Amino acid sequence: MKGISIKDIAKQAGVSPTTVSFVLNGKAKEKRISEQVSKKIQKIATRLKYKPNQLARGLRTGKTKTIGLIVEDIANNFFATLAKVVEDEADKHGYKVLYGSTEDNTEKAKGLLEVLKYRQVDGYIITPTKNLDKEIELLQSAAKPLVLVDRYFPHLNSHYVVLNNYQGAYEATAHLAKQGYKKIAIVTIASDQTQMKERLDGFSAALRDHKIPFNKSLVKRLPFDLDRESFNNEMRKFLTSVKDLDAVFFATNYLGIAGIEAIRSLGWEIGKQIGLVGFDDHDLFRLHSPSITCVSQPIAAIGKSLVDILMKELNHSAGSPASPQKQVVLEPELIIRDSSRR
Amino acid sequence: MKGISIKDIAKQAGVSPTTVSFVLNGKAKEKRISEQVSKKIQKIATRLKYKPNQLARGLRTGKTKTIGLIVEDIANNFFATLAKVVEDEADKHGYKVLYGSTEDNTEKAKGLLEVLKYRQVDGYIITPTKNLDKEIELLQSAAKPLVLVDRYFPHLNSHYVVLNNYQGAYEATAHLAKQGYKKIAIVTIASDQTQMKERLDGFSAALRDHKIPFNKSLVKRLPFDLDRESFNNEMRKFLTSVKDLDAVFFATNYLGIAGIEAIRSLGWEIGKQIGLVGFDDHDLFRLHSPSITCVSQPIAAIGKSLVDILMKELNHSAGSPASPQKQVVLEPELIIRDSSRR
DNA sequence: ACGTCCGGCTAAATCGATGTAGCATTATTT
DNA sequence: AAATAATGCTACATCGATTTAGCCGGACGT
Repeated sequence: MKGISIKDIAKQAGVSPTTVSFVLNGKAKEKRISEQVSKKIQKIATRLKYKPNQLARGLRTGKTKTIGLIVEDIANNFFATLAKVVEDEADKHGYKVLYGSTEDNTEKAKGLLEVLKYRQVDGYIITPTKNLDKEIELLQSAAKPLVLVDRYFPHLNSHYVVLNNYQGAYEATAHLAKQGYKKIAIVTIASDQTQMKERLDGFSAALRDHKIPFNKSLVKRLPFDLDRESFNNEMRKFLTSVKDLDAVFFATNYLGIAGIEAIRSLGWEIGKQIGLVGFDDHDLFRLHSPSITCVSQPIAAIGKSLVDILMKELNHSAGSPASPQKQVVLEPELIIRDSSRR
Repeated sequence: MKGISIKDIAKQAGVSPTTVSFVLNGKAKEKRISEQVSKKIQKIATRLKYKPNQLARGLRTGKTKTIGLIVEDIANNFFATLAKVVEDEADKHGYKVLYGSTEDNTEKAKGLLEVLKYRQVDGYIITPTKNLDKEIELLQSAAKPLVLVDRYFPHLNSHYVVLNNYQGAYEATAHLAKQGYKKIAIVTIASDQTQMKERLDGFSAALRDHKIPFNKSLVKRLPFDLDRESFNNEMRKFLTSVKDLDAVFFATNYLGIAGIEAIRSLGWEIGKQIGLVGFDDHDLFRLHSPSITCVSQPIAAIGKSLVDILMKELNHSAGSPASPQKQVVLEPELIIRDSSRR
């Protein structure tokens, strides 16, 4: 059960391991190996179903054909779907994926990077947490291919693929305004990261453009790591504290879900007493009664773009003149449903 | 940026790499390395933040500290949540996880096993597809630690962790019967695998025990790989074809979701005109109006059990006398909600 | 006829960690 | 005092693939 090695092939073909290596790596021409020998080796390799030992190869070349995928929470629908796309796309290029969830916790994220580093992944797709910029820079200066996703660091010149969060939040809020809602709140995560900042900015810009007064009491920021119960309590406390509140924009999918729960436990009728828009599409939003309007992300496009960029980086990071960092911003789609229609 | 190697430590400590290796692997005593030297090496290792190169170690020892996780679909809530648990548990033992989705396609599964094999994962957690038994046996005879999950092969003596699917389906169906539903159908996946068979068996046993006639027209089996549209169409066709149908049991979470959609598109009132029970819990089931009764799986327990078994296997598969295969069957919980209450 | 070139291939070093076999040196036995 | 044992450490081969440097024999040039 030891697996076929290059030596076995060499022995059978009556040549040296070197020759076999050259042939199997497509360097036959370059290394002037005769057609005869070349074909013979190919044939034997296929017959024995030779698969190079990735560890040995990795040890020698420093390449493991593995990418590290760091998400916020693999159990979250958005990231799980993204992981699927990344898996599929990476597979097309012969790469496998090691994943890890940060729980939006910087220490956990650092730990993951540490582990992925000494596991020698070739490249990274990272959903960064707060203060992870130092580590990102370290990776960059070590010339490790890397793409950020979902959020980025404005002061850092890196590849990233994100949603136009500003636009998404703007459209969501503008839509609520156009529907005649007057007092619109936002529930978001207590985070200064770009995705949340932009969603907040989009929100307040839309209010401004629709001549709706904005003030801090309309903004609720909740910590990421609450359990369901606490989310529920906090939401209820907030929702009941805003006078004449008639609509809410939830800035992430899990906030939306918790929000729906909270609102219903208050006995408020969604879509009538209170308008509602969520973030990311979800079976629940589609099938809830009433159905929930949401800002939907093009997950497939995000995943493809991520892997594309990473592969390009991987395929010529060979001391080339630092290709320009790609900053991809994809457009959201506002899916209008009943929770926000008057 | 090359990373600290054992040689660097050796040089600094003025000893040989061998000694360093002994010390860092806790074999100082056994190999009679003096306290002095031992401590010195430890100190230097910590100072330099030495992390062993897993590739080199793996090449030498054959162990990669990586496990392969093969699921049906990482984007599915059940498997994504499972993946999270597995990630966390594996991490506690210093293992990382490589994942892959089969899409319930045997060829894809074989491909994944192939890749994981030559990536030399130390052990496998596998959601098997139809006809994957040959490959599983091959792995077993190669003494690769492996645990099946969600389903198993009855004729194969292997570790597995599954739900008591029979019980789950039985309780679900019995519950519907006790609520007074008379004509209960099941929608399941066209698969002969254990999980589906047992769900079907539990279903028909419950009907029998409640003196409800059972016949094939009450069973709809759909192929796994339909898209949403087709699921919807097929469901509608089926639901309208059964005369006097008053309740349906959906045997997987995605069937339940598609089923809810189909039923609503028919304009039927869930819980009134038609009773409904789903499989696996889901935000949608909890928050749907009416809320959806379901058979819930103890995902955390499943994941823990999987990793536990695998770790035990990994930690003394050293030529020991083939420990008995563990067959863990966990109990489901029927969460009764409004979709099935009369 | 002798040097040069080139086609065709291989020896050996290398990546980093492990582990067997064994070498000095000191301590103990008889 | 010679033989044996214990102590403390190291040389070297190994895992499998890659890659540099270079060997050997024949063709070619002058």
